[in-house]
Amino acid sequence: MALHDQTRKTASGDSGKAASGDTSKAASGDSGKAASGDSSKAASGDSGEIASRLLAWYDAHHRDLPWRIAPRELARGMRPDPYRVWLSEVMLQQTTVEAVKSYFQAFVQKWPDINALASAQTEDVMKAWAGLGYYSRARNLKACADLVARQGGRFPDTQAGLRALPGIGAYTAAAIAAIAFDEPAAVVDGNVERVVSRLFSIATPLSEAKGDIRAHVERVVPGTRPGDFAQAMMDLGATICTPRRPRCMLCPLREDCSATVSGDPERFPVRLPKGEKPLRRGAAFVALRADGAILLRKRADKGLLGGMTEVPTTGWTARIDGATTDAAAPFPGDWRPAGRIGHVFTHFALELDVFKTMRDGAAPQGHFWSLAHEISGEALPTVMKKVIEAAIPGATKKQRPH
DNA sequence: TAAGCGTGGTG
DNA sequence: TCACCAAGCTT
Repeated sequence: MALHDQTRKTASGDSGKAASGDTSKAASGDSGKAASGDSSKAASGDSGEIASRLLAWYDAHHRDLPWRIAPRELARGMRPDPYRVWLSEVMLQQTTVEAVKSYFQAFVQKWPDINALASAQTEDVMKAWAGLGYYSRARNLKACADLVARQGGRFPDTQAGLRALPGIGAYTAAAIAAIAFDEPAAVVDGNVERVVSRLFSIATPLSEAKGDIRAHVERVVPGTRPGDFAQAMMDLGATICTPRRPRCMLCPLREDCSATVSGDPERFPVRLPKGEKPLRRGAAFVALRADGAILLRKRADKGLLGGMTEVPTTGWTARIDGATTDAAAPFPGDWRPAGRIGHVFTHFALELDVFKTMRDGAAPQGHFWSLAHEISGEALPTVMKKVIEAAIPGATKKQRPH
């Protein structure tokens, strides 16, 4: 029953005929009351006008994305597949569209629907997620799939129902409800926060302004095409109302925008300065077997890089000295320096001195040998690929099995 | 409430 | 180069 976009139509040539009809209807219908009630001095037009202008712009300029149904397909009655909407939204949390595309394609090819994903091994999901970051998302994704599949294989079709699922917060619940189920939900992500804070020149720091921003969005969201409206806001934020150097001349809302009139839209949103990022240090140990296998182990399920695979390392606050290094090595041996790698996480920077040695025989307790042709498929986070590459260049690229 | 949680692109 | 920050969630 759930259809999805297999046609990949481009935006060019999209007349937007059916869509523009919906647009005007939405403008006059849904938000008339709020708009006439309090006329914000910042907005020149009423809230219906904002939705109308934005949807018309979206009809002409929307991005064509693998998980998206184009406006003209929606007008023909095609509906998004909630599974694909959910999967894409979780992947897109704090993650760029470009980074998500290939992962999304790989996931839907491996696991085309919720039941397929529920039947998968968590370990395989972690492997497929490796490199995308924020790995608790992958764990929650699998937990969510299990739950939904157990409850009949259909996602809840309301914001409240969706919000109760693991890995689905306020934003994602609203986005799925609007896009997949046509609920006029207020979808507020980083793009929307930026667009709205500029529209109304909100000068309070973003952390305090979130309620205000949400209220503005609730006033503007149209009763029809709420999914397109949400995606239009995000497309506008991603392509026009960008964090730096916004393209205000191309913006369909420039006449509504207080920050544009003031001449310095980049001033918004106002963010509090961030604290310093501490530097942590440690050592990592790459044990190489004669046949090219590498010694690995699995990290704890929770916390940093939870559930992912790593090479043995010291703790990441340890001083680099002989004692701590030797004590943390997976076995005593002739560990030779093999370079140093740097990596920046969200809240600290890391420098790891890499050591390397040759080793044969059984893997120590809690460790395992990964064959040369299997390494690229392991659930290795990027920082660990850097470590292995430093010791054995090319080892994490696809190796020919022989 | 604020901190913890990845990675890659960008100006 | 490097600081900023992206379709946030959890605890």
